[in-house]
Amino acid sequence: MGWEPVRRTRAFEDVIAQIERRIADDGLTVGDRLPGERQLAEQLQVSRASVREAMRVLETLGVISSQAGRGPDAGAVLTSRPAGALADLLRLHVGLSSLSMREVAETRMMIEQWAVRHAAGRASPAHLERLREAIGRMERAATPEEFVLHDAEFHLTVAELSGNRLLAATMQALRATVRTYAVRAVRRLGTTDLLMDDHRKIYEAIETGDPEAAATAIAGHLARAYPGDGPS
Amino acid sequence: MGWEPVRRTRAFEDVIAQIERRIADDGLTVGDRLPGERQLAEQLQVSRASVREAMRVLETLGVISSQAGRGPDAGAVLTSRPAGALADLLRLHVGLSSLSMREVAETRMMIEQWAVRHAAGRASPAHLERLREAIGRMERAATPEEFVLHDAEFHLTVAELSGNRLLAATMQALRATVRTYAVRAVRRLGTTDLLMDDHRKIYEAIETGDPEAAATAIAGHLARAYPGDGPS
DNA sequence: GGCGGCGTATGGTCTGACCATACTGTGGTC
DNA sequence: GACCACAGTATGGTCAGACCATACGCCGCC
Repeated sequence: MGWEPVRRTRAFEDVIAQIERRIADDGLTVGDRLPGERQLAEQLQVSRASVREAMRVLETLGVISSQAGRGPDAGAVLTSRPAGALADLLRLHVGLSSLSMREVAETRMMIEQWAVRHAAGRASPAHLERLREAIGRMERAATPEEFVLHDAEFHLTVAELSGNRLLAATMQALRATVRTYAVRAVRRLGTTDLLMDDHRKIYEAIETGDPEAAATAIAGHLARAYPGDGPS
Repeated sequence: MGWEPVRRTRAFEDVIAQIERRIADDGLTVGDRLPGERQLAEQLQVSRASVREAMRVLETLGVISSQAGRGPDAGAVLTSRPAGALADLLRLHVGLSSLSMREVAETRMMIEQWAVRHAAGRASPAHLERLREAIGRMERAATPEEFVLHDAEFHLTVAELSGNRLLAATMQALRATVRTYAVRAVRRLGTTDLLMDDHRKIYEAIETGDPEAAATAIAGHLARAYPGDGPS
């Protein structure tokens, strides 16, 4: 018979489903605690090992964070860290060559352009201040590593400014993935003067609220920082 | 002292790191098998439980796929299923309200526009055939569920056509996340005539290689299918 | 009132066992 | 010789129970 062999649901999958159901039904949100592993195991009639495997999955996906010991912060607490999960995913798939740096860089270009367009004219004084600080730190950076760190801070602030957390998290993960390439690129350039000019242009376009100028500036910036498409 | 408490590396994290190292050093790629859980446990001097937790993480990230039994396909095999991982991530974070449907829909709009621009003029005859088939199936669909299924097939083909696997996988995950909303939207519309007109316009723009017409058509299409930004 | 130490709840790890699954090789049968 | 049934076995899936490490809460002493 041509049936797809229906894989029986594994115990830990059931645990995940039950926890998901509780989140929906009981209206649990970020900051709330889940029952302890032993208690969950008893409630769901599975072994603690299965509960732990489910916890690993949820932790990997960035929705819980575990802490040993006692007190309000101990145990499994619901969190929201999608960026870490995305970064792990990208790193592993790039390592496996099932994603190329070209695709990662391309995606980054797309998101950065979109984000800067939506950030233009929307920045609060506090956000503008953060952008200026990042620029200042870049100017004072002594090493390529340091420069790239603050460069990432600048671009991440722009992404947050766009008002889309999914894109901001994705940006963060993409940045982390290309980090070593970025350091190498900066080192190859020798000077960061041109990059700093780009940043100032981007900042001005955001402050004055000119989406197209911002998009053009960031496109030039990324092309300058990553000429060609990079290796792999 | 203001030290960050350095959390000691957990055993399963070490296992993941070692497996990652093997992938890099030994040049393992999709399709290759990993040693069995018992063997890995002995090699890395950890318990099988820790190895299994690492396996769960890798499976969650879409990098391995486990199968019991014997033979070439048994055991943990390296795979590449980023879409499933992304879909799980989105579903959980939306459930936790740490991501909103607005952000998901917005991201989808961005990717679809980018993809259709890059797909225009690049489609092989086989791809065009797939698009036509999807359109045909949509026309013959008897229920909203069926329509949405083939609609997703159409849009996913466009995403694959763009030549960026990361974006294609993300699209697939985004589609899966909004699926129930899509079904509801189609049901509310009553007729799918307007949506089908959109699809034909998009197809033509891709075939004739007109990126801007394609982008405009898809923007209108998504706005029509998801008026407003949807709930939540 | 402050402070030190013990109790304890929590995650982290290990061991060893057993079950379910699916191939592999063996031996018998026609 | 070809085919087929069945035992063997390697693999993941699950369980039970133990012990360790950590960090807070509580209690009693000073």
